[in-house]
Amino acid sequence: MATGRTHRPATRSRGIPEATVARLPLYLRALTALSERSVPTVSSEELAAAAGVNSAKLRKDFSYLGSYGTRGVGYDVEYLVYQISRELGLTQDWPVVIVGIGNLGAALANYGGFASRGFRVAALIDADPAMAGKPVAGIAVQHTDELESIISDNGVSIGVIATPAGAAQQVCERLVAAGVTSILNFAPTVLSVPDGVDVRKVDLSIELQILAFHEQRKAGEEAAQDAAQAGATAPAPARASRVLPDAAATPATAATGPATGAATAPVASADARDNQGPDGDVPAVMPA
Amino acid sequence: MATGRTHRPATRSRGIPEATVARLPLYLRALTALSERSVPTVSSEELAAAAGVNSAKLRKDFSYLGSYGTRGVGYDVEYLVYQISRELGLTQDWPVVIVGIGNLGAALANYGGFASRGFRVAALIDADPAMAGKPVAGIAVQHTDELESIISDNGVSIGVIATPAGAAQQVCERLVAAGVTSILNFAPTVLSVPDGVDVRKVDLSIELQILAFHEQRKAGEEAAQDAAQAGATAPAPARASRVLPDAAATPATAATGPATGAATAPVASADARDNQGPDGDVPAVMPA
DNA sequence: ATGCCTTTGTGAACGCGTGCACAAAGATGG
DNA sequence: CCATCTTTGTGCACGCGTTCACAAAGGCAT
Repeated sequence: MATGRTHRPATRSRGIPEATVARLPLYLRALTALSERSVPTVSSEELAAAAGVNSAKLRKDFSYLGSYGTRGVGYDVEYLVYQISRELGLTQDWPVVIVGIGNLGAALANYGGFASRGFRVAALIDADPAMAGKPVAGIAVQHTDELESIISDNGVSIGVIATPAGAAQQVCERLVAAGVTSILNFAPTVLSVPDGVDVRKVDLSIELQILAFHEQRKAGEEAAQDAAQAGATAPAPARASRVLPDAAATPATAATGPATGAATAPVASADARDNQGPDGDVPAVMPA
Repeated sequence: MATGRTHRPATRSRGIPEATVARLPLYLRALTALSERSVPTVSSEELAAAAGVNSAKLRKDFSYLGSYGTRGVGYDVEYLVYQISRELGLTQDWPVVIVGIGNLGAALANYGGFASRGFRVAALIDADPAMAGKPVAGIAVQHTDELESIISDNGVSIGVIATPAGAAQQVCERLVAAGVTSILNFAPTVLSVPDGVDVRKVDLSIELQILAFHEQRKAGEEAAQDAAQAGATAPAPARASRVLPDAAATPATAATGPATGAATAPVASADARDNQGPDGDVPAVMPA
């Protein structure tokens, strides 16, 4: 899952809880698959299994939309597909611009999921003049200078930012000023936007770090368990390879006085991070 | 944000709430930026602003890690960077494999954020024999046949799935069988995994659909407001361009009897979706 | 040394989301 | 037409996460 949720915190939009909204696309996907297999009806139990959620939760979610089921039978697949699509606004055609056509931007432009559900890539925009005119995914890349006119000419309200972190906030401001009110941000930065603008964030690095946390915890428990069992089975070495020297769990220098700022921190690969702008930028060059 | 959270629901891992864990990478990024600017200390207020969260929340988050602040002063940047890194398991080196080297997989392989924080791309794996040996991001792509040996030889515990939806579950099972216990899934499918395996999902399509929902709601409110103001200002046409005929809000055919399965559903671009497997698959070809 | 001022750490209240469990509703078979 | 069986829709309780508000803690100036 992406890490989004830079949302209006409380405001329950039109009575439908945010958590439910986030699951509707999941249901829609499962329903679409059923529809393609010409399945006429589906029970909450079956659909919940397909979507990977609890059936009670699914029924409650649907109850926010209305009473669309038939007791003793289940839900009509086609009808539900329509209702959810309408609720999500997918019966409209949403023009989308992608800003930053590096590796990721190009991949997004080619992503089938965009076009498949009412989303249409209206334009690809990049700051590099050398990119201008180049076709990516069948669409000619346009220069950032034309951003404002592209937005207003096409009535774009959804923008995707796939630029390096450093450029994201500026691009964001231009998008918002031009009329964009929803932004999907792939750059590893916190965007600040005025009220009324929705931002969702997808951050690969954060997802990996969360996984690493759980992985470490699992390794720790495993080790504790192994220790408790006094090596009945093979020692099962912790899976992570290079473990740091674990220099004094508490760097005394930094603990008390404000560190002079130099690299006293024993963080892994702190050096490798330095020569690349703040954090993991999206490289702008395509691979071989 | 990605849509993940296919997690152990309750189990508060080592006392640290899941929500807090998800924010730690955010704090870490902000702290790293401060560290590079040689800022010695930072208050919860400042850091919270940089991370885009409430300062009380930040303090409570940190309180789960321990008492690392100094009252009246704030937090020592270097020290906190180290503590969070350690808590997240980033003082270790995590070898990662990426399966599915299409557009997205290649973009991920080139993604700077991977290497920057203890994550090392150990191998790129693709099912297409024609890809085998080709260098992507400086690493030669290997064939799926070698998946198991790659995992065990490198002690890989984290896998990234960037395959088309159809192949994802199978790849997932092979990864898990080979010893992977954490998976970052970019394929638009619900993966089923045994207990003890963590899955996080990143789904671009879902993020867009959530944005579309809010966008539609905003447009609706705006329209209602305009109607209330009786067109004092310019009519401000709803931003979405092509609006469907809105055929009878209730497709009567499907409402009562189980539809015959054929396309009665007035869903936008239902046709465009058909010739591409269930939902938005990740195209396997690179762009021009 | 003493008092003031800043900032942390946390107790407590609140609200949202989840899951249980069951009554109501409707289909289905006799 | 009635009985039975399936499945929905939801009232209720519980737990997690968020936020407020404040007391304790420490630096700093005098």
